[in-house]
Amino acid sequence: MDRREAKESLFDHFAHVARALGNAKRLELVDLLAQGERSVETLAATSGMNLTTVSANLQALRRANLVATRREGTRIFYRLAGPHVANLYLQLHRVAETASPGLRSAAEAFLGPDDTEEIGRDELRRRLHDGSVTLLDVRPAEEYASGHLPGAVSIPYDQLADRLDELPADTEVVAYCRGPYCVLAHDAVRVLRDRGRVVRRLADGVLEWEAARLPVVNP
Amino acid sequence: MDRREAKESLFDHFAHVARALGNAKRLELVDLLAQGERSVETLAATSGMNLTTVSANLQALRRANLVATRREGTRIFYRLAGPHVANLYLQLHRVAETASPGLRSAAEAFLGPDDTEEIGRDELRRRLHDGSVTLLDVRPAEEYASGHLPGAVSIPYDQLADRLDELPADTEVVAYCRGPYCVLAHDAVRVLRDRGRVVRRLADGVLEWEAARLPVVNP
DNA sequence: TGTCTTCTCCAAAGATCTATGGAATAGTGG
DNA sequence: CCACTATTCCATAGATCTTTGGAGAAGACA
Repeated sequence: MDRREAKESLFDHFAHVARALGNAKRLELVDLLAQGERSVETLAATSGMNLTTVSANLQALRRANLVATRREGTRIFYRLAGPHVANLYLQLHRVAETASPGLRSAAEAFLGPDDTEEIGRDELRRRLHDGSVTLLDVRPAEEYASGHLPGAVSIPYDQLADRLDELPADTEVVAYCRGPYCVLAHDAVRVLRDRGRVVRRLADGVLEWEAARLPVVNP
Repeated sequence: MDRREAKESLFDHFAHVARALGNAKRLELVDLLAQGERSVETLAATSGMNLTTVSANLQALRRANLVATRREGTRIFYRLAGPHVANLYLQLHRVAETASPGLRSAAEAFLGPDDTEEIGRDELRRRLHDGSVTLLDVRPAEEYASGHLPGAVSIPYDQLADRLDELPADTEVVAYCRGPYCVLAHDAVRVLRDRGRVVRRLADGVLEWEAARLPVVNP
């Protein structure tokens, strides 16, 4: 093997990793798995994809060693292979944010109008510290269980309307979910605002919070 | 457009960026561009690819906004669109290093036997500080010019054998090049060692050094 | 304007990827 | 061992990507 071929083969290893992330459905799976391990069926249900398609794409991720599996009886749980994979995924977001002009409008089409006020990490931490804010995690309960921000209470989005009374009426609420491209917090803010609450949306999800080296409960 | 479609279209934006990096030849181009801007012809010459192939792949990178161009007369210079692209590339390396079992052997096939002793950032900085080491940049002169480590002298690899006398014979030499997957420093260490010099190879290239927030000259 | 240089566009053949229905497999519990 | 569940494997048609030769375009310069 000459050097030219050897170089190509070396770069091919890097390319394979990138290519494994070069597909919208697989990225959607990575996005979900970044919140904790999931079975194939659960992934199909939450993502809305065909089961066989989910399985095929998980195989592709596994061939690239980006996910690992654990068997429990007849069910197989997938998870990200490590924190570096989540970091790569976040860095991909950052690049796309500056490189992809249509991203903003695609995000708006998915998340709804950009009418929910954001709050940043630092302000949130100050406000949490002096107790003037209630932090609300609107992801499904399992995701909360597998890691959440310190001080957050869990009310999954689909129960939010029924459990409003668990949120103190006189303090501001800050909602968060999987990250800046997750609908849940956007929707939650709209629901709460319509009920007259003072509410903002945290710009981060757990992943971004962790990447900023801030503490996470039960990771 | 329903939410499912909107979500797919959102994730497609991320996927397009990943896909642009999902090809060995394009990664090779990114690798070169990470060292400074280059014309299409130069890229073809240094990478050994067909000119048309280089152009086509540069177009692909440009469609994804990962590179930017500048025209100078009849020549067009390409460069990375920003530091976040280099960071993504580095993070891709990190993931591949743990996810790709064959990477190590592919690297060895390209770089030669793993017989050159490495030195880390921290030790190098100490040794530079007390002046007990000569730092040698063996990349082409233009790359040195567009950014190099503080205190480094430039002797491009292809001139090394003829310019040995520029290196003090009695101090240890530390050679570096584009990064851990670049041949130049590996080859340079072998050349110098064969001439009886005490020489090690810096594990980093300029990119990694910069990513660690260490100062770079003329960036 | 004509010619030279440098690069991009076009076309096409070959390779690879993608989604999905249906069959096969592995574990579980009667 | 049989039925059942969760997942993977297989086959395939359609889509997308890749490389490269040859033609075209844009600037430089006489």
